[in-house]
Amino acid sequence: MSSAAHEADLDPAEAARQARARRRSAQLMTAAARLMERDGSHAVSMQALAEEAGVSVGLIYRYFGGKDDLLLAVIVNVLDAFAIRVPNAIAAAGHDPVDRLMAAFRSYCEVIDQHRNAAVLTYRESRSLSQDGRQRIKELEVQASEPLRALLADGIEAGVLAPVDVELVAYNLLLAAHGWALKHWYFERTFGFEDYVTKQTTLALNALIQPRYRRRYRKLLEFST
Amino acid sequence: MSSAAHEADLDPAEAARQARARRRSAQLMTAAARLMERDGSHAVSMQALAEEAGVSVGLIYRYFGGKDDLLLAVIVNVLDAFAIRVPNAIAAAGHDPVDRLMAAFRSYCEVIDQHRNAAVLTYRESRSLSQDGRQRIKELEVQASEPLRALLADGIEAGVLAPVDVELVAYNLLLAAHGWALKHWYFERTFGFEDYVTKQTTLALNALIQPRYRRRYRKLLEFST
Amino acid sequence: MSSAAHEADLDPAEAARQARARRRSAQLMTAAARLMERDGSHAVSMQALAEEAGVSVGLIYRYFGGKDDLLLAVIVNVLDAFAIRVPNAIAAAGHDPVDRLMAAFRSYCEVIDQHRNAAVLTYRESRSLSQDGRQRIKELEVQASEPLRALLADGIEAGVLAPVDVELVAYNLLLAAHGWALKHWYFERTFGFEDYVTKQTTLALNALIQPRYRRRYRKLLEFST
Amino acid sequence: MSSAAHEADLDPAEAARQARARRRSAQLMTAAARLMERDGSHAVSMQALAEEAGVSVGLIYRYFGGKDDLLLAVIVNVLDAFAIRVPNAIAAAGHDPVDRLMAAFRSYCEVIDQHRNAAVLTYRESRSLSQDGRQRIKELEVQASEPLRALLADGIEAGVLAPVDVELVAYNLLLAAHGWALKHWYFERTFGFEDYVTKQTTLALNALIQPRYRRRYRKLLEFST
DNA sequence: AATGAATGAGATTTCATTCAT
DNA sequence: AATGAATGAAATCTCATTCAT
Repeated sequence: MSSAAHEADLDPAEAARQARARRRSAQLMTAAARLMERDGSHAVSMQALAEEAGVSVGLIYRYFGGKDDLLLAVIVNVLDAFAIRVPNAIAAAGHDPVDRLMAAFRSYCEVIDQHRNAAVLTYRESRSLSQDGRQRIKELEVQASEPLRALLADGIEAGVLAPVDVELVAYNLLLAAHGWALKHWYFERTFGFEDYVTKQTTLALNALIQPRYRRRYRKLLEFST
Repeated sequence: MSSAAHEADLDPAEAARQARARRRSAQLMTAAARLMERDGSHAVSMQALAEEAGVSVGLIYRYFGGKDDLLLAVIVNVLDAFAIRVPNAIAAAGHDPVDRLMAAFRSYCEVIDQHRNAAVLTYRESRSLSQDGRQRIKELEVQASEPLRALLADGIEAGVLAPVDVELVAYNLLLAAHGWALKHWYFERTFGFEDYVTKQTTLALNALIQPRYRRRYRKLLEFST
Repeated sequence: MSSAAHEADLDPAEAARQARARRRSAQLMTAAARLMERDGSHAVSMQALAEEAGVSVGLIYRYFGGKDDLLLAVIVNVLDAFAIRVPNAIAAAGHDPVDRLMAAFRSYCEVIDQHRNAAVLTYRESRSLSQDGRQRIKELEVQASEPLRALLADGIEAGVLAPVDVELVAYNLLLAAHGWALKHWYFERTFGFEDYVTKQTTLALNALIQPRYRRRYRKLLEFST
Repeated sequence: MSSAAHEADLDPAEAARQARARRRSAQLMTAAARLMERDGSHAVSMQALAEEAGVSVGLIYRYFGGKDDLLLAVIVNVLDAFAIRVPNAIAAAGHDPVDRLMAAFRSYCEVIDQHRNAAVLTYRESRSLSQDGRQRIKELEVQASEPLRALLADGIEAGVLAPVDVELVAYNLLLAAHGWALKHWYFERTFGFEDYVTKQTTLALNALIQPRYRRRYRKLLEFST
């Protein structure tokens, strides 16, 4: 009956419950992303969602406030992945500004590839969200793209990159990363993920790297055939 | 009932009727594009649409088969504009491959700017369409992007452009053009349409033009500040 | 095309529409009152309501904002009837304070008898209403009972009635009037509406009339057997 | 399995268990009465009920068959209180018919005051009960009001009370008693429980007592100011 | 005895579509 | 050509009840 005993009792049980809750939550979000990407969030009924996830309709409402909330959670989940994965990738890339930029872009593409279903929802279903939800998404998007802007600014200041509009180029890179998800059905036939990232990187670097640095990064600027 | 009789009918009042019908149709499509862009096609009721257009619900069904049909018409309308305007712009641009490519890209952007509401629907609402509608859109999209691919191939063959993946670059340019509509609310504050087109063009040309041609197009390759 | 012509056009069509709308509204309220009284408002589905009224579910929502709104309308309808009928009855009753009081009470009972289904809803379903709706009901109830309080005060001032608590007695009289609806199923067997009103009136007057006026109103004070 | 064996089990721990069960039961009924009175029985979920009572949903089903059963139990509980308390109060009141009637009425009011939340449920939620439940309630109500009818008949036979309709007057008195709960929120401001009972009693006696007995009960017939 | 996650039937509400006027 | 009242299928969401722990 000591407080220590209580804590010992409480932790494992409570921990198990929370673990199960997280698993359920992920299970529901995955099912939602898959169906909503395929048919559009409005065309997916809660009934269909429940069936896909293998649970009852009512259970979804224990984990999410409703359909909109579930959609929001799916989208936020992707944006969270950016916030975690991209900085790590940059840190692991060393000190060369071009290497860091490449690592960042690749990381964006990887996250999108891993959340392909959910990634397109960001573009397509934003209008279905509540005002608050939309605001939250916007903030997370800005935050997620911050590393790109910082790296571009660094490269320009170092004289390696041309003095481009940082906002615009960051946006272009994000569009390119999302492009993998948006037209995945199309590119998949032509070339795989690696090809896509490499080719987009080559294009971007050709546009960005200052002429006097072209020799140093010669390898990265060659268009493969 | 002969075709002659029909033509005979056509002249006096039939022409006026058709003109009125065209006006109604455009009026409805404009209203639909505006509302659907703002709230998403699913959130817009036929009631609201009728109100926005200043007509009764019933009347919409005299001009369009239904809601899906109206959405499809709005989207097709944009794609038709590409098919008409882009080739004209290219033809007017002279013979230089870079000029022609720039003219084509600018033309894409202009069409999107003029149909800003409808343009985003292409991306966002494609999942709401019927199988047939989706197929038709896809074909029109391929057709609409054909000029870009042709011009890129020409430029590469002429040795002016680097041997890039034509499919990918064409896709990137289209994404950049659509980007104006997608993030219009954001870029509008930073810079206007002309800035957007110029900057995107400069970036693209820096990525595409072969080093040995950089001097000739020096002006086009400078990043404005 | 004159404004007069317009008015001529507008009035008959618009008047007809409004008349039809009023009829529909009444039809729906009657059906709602009947079913809600029988089973309780929560036990009545919109489906059942529509069937009872002989219309489709959707139509109810053209006339009422929803189930709560319909319930509120039914209740307000009764209270409006009090506001109209009771003052008329009093005015028609002459100058004698006792006659006026009797007429008022009878009028309350009549309204309740005519809206028997709806009348009980006032008591039973008030908790189902929105905060606003409840407030509105309360105000209308106070307003509806105002004549009773005024007549009691007059009678006391004139010395005809004993110096009772006006609030309490007014409340008792209203309870007695509602009592006809509440236990209608029971009293109907024992005695009819006329008996009920007469007996309640006799009881009330025996409690209220000052001893020195008992002779004048002797007839009214006798308990029938 | 004999009744003796049962009784043998009952003594040591069984008694404690039953006591605990009764406490739980009362705890649940009190919570139910409070919530159901406030929001209407339909607006109260079993979840909310469990929370209010500080137990889990599942536990409620160990003590009551379900929601309806719980509601029925709450109502029956009040009616049982009448059956116990009213006869006791009458017995303690002595032999004077007027004293006995007054004691009975006061007792009704006291029970209602003590079960104020539950008392209104009798009126408001009867329609939510099953056919059987409703029947049971009706019988208990008739039984609960029996003492009133008996006392009135006695008083009339003794010549103290006017020859009123016993059924009707008994009903009026019950209505007056319930009135305390129904409009408690209103009267509470004006006057307290004692005032309410006294004033209602005075009114009733003025209506009931035969003129030739008015002197004897003079005190009870004076309207306080 | 007690818990609370899970179920699924059923309720309210919306809205594309029709059709009499 | 134009209206808008009416329909009813389908969607979202709630909540009484069960049952494994």
